[in-house]
Amino acid sequence: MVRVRFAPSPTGYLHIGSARTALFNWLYARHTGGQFILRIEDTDKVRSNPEFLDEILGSLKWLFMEWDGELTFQSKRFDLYKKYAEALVEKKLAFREGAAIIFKVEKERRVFFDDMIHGRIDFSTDEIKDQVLMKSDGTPTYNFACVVDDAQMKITHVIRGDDHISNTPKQILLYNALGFEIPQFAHIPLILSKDGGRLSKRHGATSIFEYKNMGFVAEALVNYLALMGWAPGNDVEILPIAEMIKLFDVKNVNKTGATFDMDKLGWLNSQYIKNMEINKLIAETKEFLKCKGVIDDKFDEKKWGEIVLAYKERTRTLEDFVSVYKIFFNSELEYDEKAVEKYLKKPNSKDIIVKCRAVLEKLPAFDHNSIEGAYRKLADELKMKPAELIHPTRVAISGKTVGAGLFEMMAILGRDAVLKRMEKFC
RNA sequence: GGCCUCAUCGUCUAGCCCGGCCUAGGACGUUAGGUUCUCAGCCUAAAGACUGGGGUUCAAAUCCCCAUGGGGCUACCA
Repeated sequence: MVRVRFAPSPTGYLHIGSARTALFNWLYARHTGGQFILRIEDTDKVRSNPEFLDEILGSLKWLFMEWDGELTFQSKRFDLYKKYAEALVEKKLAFREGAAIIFKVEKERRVFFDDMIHGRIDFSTDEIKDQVLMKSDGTPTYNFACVVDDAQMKITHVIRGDDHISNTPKQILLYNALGFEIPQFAHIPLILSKDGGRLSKRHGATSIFEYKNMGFVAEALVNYLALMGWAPGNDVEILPIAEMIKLFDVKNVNKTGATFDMDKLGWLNSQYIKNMEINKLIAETKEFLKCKGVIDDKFDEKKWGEIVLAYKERTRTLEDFVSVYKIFFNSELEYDEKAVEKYLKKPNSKDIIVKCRAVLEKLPAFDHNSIEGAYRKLADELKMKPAELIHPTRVAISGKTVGAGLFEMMAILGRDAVLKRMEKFC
């Protein structure tokens, strides 16, 4: 059975690159019916922090990556590493230097492995220095702990970033010395920042939760991440997770590093928002508004549902719903000065608003069609284009020149609010 | 520097393994037009790439070599 692992260090939040590595592991496990194991590499006691661990686990869950079994903490396995290190000393394959245990690398030999993505890669041991196994402070080094754990945890496939390619021969030497079976390796390309380097804080958001905060939906982010270095073929780009699992195979992952493109993520996000089942979208936006402190428990969910429906096609992120919310629920509107200048400060502006308002006041039914009919009729009577009435009204009731269809907005807002807002310009 | 690795539109990629169907396809973004009450959306169109040089072959984006460029590693970090 396939057993893969994701091994984060709780020394920082889960960033885009690691999330993508986790995703490929997870997809491969689900695709093959195998297991996805989490190992926490917290050997660095100083830099490790439980808060980071919570954030990493929370990010994984948010992105649907449920793991199998219990978490393994390296910090709880120091005895194990020590035992194996001492066994190597015993076998004269390692030696002590002070309090540290160092692995002796035999020179003039070749080490190779068949990477699932890159094919055969080989190295000369002349390039590899003797490796510290146990540091003088009694903690194991990364390469050593990694080998012991992957072997002990019966990991069959090591899927990790290709920055680990050069670590692989060192690890293979250790697998051999320890008599462990060597797993399959798959080194996936790194995600690069716009200037070609490693993705880092400096290049904007890298933490998964930052994306959540910016209003991206989990489905879109997972979809986008999967597309970084992998393509299902047939020009398919938008694919639900079930489909991804079905089609994913590490063997089809690219060798080339991919640059993170916020524009495309944004577009994917808009697609997911547009096509999301309406009740789910309402729930997601509600959750988002709550997180942002825009709403509390008393909140007109029915009205919000209508608003979401009216705006979902023109929304790119959940964040866009914040300003939409304010238009409909804040008693004090924020006006775009330029818009007011353009549509409500003309010589005939007041006259237009007064006339429109009068019509609206007398309208028997205040719904989309009735309002539209009334506006078109009035425009006709005034020998004006409907647009000449529509634009000023939109600014008067929403403060902006952009937004959903005017009649939709008015119907949602309701007669009282519409009349009250228009009164300001009479 | 040494070692490893990668190389198709600005970006993500399809094609490459198993050469011909590639006058290189799709998507994002950009630009133009259409639709509408605005914006967005949607529809249509346009511009836009095989890093360079050598081979191999009747034929190369696809195979080989070299160069160039990018990235990674070169820690008692992970």
